[in-house]
Amino acid sequence: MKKPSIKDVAQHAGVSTATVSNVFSGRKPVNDDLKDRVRAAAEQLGYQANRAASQLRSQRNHVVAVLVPNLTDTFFAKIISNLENLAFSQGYDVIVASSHDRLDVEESRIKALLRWQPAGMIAIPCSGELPASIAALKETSPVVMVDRVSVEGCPFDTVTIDNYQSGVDAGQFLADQGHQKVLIAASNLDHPPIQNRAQGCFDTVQKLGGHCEILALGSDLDEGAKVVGDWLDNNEPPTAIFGLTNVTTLSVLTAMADRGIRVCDHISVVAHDDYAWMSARSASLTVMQQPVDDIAKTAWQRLIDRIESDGVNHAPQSSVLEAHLVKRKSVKNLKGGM
Amino acid sequence: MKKPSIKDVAQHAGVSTATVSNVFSGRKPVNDDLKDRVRAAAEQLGYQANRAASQLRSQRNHVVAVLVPNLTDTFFAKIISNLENLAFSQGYDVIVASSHDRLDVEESRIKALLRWQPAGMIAIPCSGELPASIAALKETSPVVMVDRVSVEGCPFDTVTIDNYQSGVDAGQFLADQGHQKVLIAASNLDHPPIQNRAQGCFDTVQKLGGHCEILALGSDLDEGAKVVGDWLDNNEPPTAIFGLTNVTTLSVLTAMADRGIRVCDHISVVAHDDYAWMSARSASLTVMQQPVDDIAKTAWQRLIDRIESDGVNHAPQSSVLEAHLVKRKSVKNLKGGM
DNA sequence: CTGAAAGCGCTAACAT
DNA sequence: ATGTTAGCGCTTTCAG
Repeated sequence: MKKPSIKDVAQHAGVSTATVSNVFSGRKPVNDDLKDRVRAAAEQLGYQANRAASQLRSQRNHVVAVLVPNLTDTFFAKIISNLENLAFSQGYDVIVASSHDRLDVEESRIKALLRWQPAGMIAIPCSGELPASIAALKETSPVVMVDRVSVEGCPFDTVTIDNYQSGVDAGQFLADQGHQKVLIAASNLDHPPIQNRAQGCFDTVQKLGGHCEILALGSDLDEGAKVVGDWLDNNEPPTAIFGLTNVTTLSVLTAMADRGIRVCDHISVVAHDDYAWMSARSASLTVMQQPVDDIAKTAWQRLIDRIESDGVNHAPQSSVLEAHLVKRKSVKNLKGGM
Repeated sequence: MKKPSIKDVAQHAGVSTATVSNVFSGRKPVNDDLKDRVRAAAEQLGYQANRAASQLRSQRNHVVAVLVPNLTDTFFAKIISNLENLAFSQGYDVIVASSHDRLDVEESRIKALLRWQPAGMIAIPCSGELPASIAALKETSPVVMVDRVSVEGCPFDTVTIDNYQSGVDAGQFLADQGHQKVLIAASNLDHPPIQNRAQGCFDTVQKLGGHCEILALGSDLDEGAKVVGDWLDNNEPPTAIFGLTNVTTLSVLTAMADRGIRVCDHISVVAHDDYAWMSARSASLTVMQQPVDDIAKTAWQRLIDRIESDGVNHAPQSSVLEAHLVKRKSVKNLKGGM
């Protein structure tokens, strides 16, 4: 059974196709009785407007492409989830692709996204480098780059958090609690946010007279756990560990659990980003919490502004939001009390 | 700057548009020299075929719609991630929508998905009920229903796990370890998988002479934690708790942590579904692990079979996969040894 | 193997 | 306010 077209609906309702179109698009006024007839006919036939045809004709496409490194990381999932809501409430559709953290996949996913002729794109690249297919959009199509971006020199709008400051805050807090030996568990120092978080914490702890070491764990949980574990087996234990991502934190906790090292009691832990599981522990984790909802909202707003200001092409803006410290129970106070 | 069309490429290469089309679609052979000319022209102009136009004309759409209750639940995210890979490797695109676990949103998201004229749909509904807009697809479009489905009477292919059996296995294991008083932390008993898991465990524990109680926590983590907490405050503690979902397990662990109740030591815990965080604890969680990759693979295969066997409409098939027990360290052996 | 021309379902411009 | 008609960019006949 073929799908009903606008013609079928028009015929059924005894009106022209243009009228049907106007009823659904709302671009021109239609009398109420006709509207009702059209709606009834559409309902009865199970009519769904064909996007392809409407897009082709109108040269407008209320679709925004979203690229993320990974769907299974709740941080990105939350951003997408927010974007989806925002988009939907404003009559846009969102199409999503994930690069699975691989540069080659990234390129091909971007190309696939672009074939939909989206009105714009929100991209979290998998490395700090601007993917070539996105760079090519400069004069063509609005783009907002989010999270894993080097803000300086990016030809597009950017939305990031102040990752250096976030590292500073974590380092400051640890130092305040008397921690002088801090291990930073980084994933991949090629990612600008990671690099900056690490640097911020490192600089701060050093400046305050402590000692800081940065360990790169990669992006695999088990391998990361092994790296941390080996390090722990071969070094003086730190008093605190700063986990820079969800996965690195999991690696750290795994390595600690394997060795019977207790969080807070033996080694304090600060995590970056706040996941539900971090609170559901006897020593709930102190974290640097990113304003996920704001990141999504800001990115969306930037993009929509560009799309709707159609043509007027002012200089790229960078929005920098702040992470903030949420104190829980995974950091021991080494000074005086406790 | 307008995007180049197939005409521009044709002109540039000195061939007809049909030839350009054939070069890219590969549906008809083209001489090598022409092919090269066309490719070069396309490259130079930055030509990207317009899907809308091609879909409209060919009436073929290599797009599959995917509906999930929630993007931020890693279980669903993993399924999507798998589907995306499978789709991509077979020349399909996937478009995703989330119902945010709300029936009204679900309906409107389904309608939005259908406007893409997808070749088929994979849906995880938010309740056990078949959404009306999906039911209407019966004669029109292939559909595979996954996870939260009552298999009996579903007019479409289904892919589920044997949730009752999963409950039985968990109950059996707990009973084997000497647990006679088990609390089942369910989310929402309207979801068929939850109902079945709970029932399987309940029946088994009872049959083996133990006592079992089912507590519905809803889908909110904090509210769930409150419900469990209240229950714990007002009842004889169970020897074990079976958490039926990621969120219920988090609620349980939160309530326990708040009360200084230690996993395994004081109360044993079995979780359903396996998330990375479940292992990164001093008492890593024993879980009923779902074969996520297989679920996705099976659903995809069913759908593609339907899409490509175009028309031949055999009876709905239901694929039932098995969850399996992964023993870790959250269950205490109450019998003899330990 | 290649080109010319028709037409997919819709909307924009124009006519009524 | 509604109808008529052309054409968006592509693929598909159908000729050559």
